[in-house]
Amino acid sequence: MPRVENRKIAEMFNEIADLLDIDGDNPFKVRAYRNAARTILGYPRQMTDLVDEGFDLTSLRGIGKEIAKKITEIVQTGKLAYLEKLRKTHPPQLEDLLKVPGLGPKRVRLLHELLHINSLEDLEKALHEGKLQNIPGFGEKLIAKIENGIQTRRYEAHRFKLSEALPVAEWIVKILKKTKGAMHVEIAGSLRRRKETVHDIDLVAACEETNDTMVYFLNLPKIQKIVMKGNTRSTILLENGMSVDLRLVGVENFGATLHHFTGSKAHNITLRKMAVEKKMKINEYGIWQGKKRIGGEKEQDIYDAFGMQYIEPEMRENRGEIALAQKHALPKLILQSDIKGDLHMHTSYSDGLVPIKEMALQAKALGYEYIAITDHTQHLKVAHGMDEKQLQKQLEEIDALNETLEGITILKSAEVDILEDGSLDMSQSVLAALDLTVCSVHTKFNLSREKQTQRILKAMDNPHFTILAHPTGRLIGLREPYDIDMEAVMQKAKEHGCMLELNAQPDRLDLNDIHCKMAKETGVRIAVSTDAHSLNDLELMRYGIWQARRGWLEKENVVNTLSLPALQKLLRTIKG
DNA sequence: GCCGTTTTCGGCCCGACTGTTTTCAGTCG
Repeated sequence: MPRVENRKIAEMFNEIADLLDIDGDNPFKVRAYRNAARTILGYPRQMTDLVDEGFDLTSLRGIGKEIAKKITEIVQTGKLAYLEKLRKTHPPQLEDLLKVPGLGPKRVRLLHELLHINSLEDLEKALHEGKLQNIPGFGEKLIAKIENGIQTRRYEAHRFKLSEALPVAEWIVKILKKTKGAMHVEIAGSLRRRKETVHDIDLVAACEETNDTMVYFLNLPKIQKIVMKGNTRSTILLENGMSVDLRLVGVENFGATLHHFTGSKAHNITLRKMAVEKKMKINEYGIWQGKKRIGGEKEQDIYDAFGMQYIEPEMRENRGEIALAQKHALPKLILQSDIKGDLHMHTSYSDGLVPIKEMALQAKALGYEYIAITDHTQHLKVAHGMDEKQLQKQLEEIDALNETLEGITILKSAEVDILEDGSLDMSQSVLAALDLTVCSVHTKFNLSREKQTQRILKAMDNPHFTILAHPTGRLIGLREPYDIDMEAVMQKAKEHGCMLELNAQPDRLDLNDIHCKMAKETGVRIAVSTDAHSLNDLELMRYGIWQARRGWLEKENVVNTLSLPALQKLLRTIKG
C-alpha cells in the first residue's frame, strides 16, 4: 500500500469542501472540512504513522469522529468512498471554475445548472457566444471581470518566493512612508509572517485624516492596473504580476488592522472565537468588551486582552502557539544576532566565485567567529568537485590562513556527495582530516522512498557524517522534495548526534518550517547555513533565520549559535 | 462536521468592496 502524505489527505478534504460548497451544503460543514485540511497540512507528523500507532485523531483541532474515520479510511485504503461518491455526481473539472476571479460556489452552480458549463473550456466558449448575459445577476462588469480573468490566466494561482516579494514590498513601503499624513506603513500578510512563498503583498498604513497616501499608492510606477479602489482599501496589479493590497486606517486602529491583515486567517479565527466566549469582539478596528473599546492602537493590545504573551508574526499559523501564549510558555525565537558562524559555503576551489580568504573576511565583517569551507567533492562534476589531492591543497591553504587571519577561524570541511549506495565519495582517511562534513544528495532524486531513506540512513552511519545538507532536495516551484521518511532520518540523526541543515537559499529553504519544528521536538540540532557561492550570498542568512523562526527554533536548537570552543567540543563528541 | 469551565444542542469570525440592485448577495481576504 502506497503511503498517503498529509498533503494528499488535505487535498482530498479541500476537494470535498469545494464540491459541497457548490452543492450549497451547510457552509459550516464546508468550513469543517477546510479546517481539517489545514490542521492536517500543518501537522508535523504523518497521519499514516499516527493511524499505525493507534493515535486518537480526534484530539487534533478541527478533527472529530467523522473526519477521523475518513482519515483512517484514506490511510488504510488510499481512497475515500465518500469523495468517490461526490465525484460521481459532479463533472470532474467543475471545481476549476472556483479559481476564476469573481466566481464563487453560488455562481459556479448557476453556470452549471443554467448553461451546463462544467469546465474552464465550457466557460470560455459560453463567453464567446455571449451566453452569460442571460444569467440573473451577471451584468456587464462581472462578465468583463471573468473574461479578463480567463484571458490573463489569473486562475493559475501564482506564488512568489519570499525573496522576490519582499524587496518590492520594501520599495513601496519606503515611498508611502514619505507621503503627507502617513504615520506608520508596515508590511502585513504572509509576507510579514515570512512564509516561503506569498501570493500577494499586503500593506497597512496609519494616516492622519488628510493624507496623500492612497493617491500615491494608486499612482505608483509600474502599475499594470488598478484592481479595486476604495477610500480605505485598494488593490493594484504590478507589471511583474504581483498584486498589492493597501489598507488605510487611523493611528488609533493601527495595531488591530495590522494584526488582522497579518493573519494567518486560522490564527485570527481562533482568537475571535476566544473573544466571543469572553463576550468580547475583535475586528480590524480594535477590541471591544461589550460596547467599550479596550484597545487597538497596538498589536499587543489584542494579546493583552486575553492575558497572553505577544506572539511573533512568524508563529501565527494556529499550530498551538495560542495555547502556549496563554500559558506564557512561548519559545524564545532565534534572532539573526544569535548566529556566530556559517557552516556551508563554496569558494573558487569548486563552483564558488571567490577565494577562501575573501569569504573569510566577509564573514568576519558580518561579525562571525567562524566559517566552514565546504566545496564540492569529486563525484559532482558539474560543480567542479575537488578530488582528494585538491582537497589536501585546500586544507593546507586553510592552515596558512588560520595562522595569519585575526578574529575569524576557518573550519575544514567539504560538501560530500552521498552516493546511491549510501557511501560518501571521499575516503575515510581524508574525511578524518576534516573538522566536520556537510553531506548531501545531488543525484538519483527519483529513488523509491525505501531506497532513498536507506541511502541517507546508511550515510549517517559513517562516523565522519556531521550535517545532512538541504535534506529534501526541493527547489521551491521547480523541483519537488525527494521521497524520504523524515521521521526515520531524524531518529537516526538523534542516535548519532548528527545534525540537519536549514539551507537559507531562498529557492531551497530546506528544511521547511514543519520539519524544523519536528527536529526540535525530536531533539535534533539544526545548522542554519547560507550555502553561499559568492560574497553577497552570505547575507541570505536572514531567510534561513525567518524559516527557523517559523519552525519555532530557539537559539539552543541551532548549532551555529555556539561559540567556537563550544562548537569544536561538540564536533569532537560526534566524531568520537 | 466540529465543539463545549454558560457541553450533547445550537451555535459556528468579521467586514470591505463590487455589481446589480433599490436593499443585498456574492466574493474576497
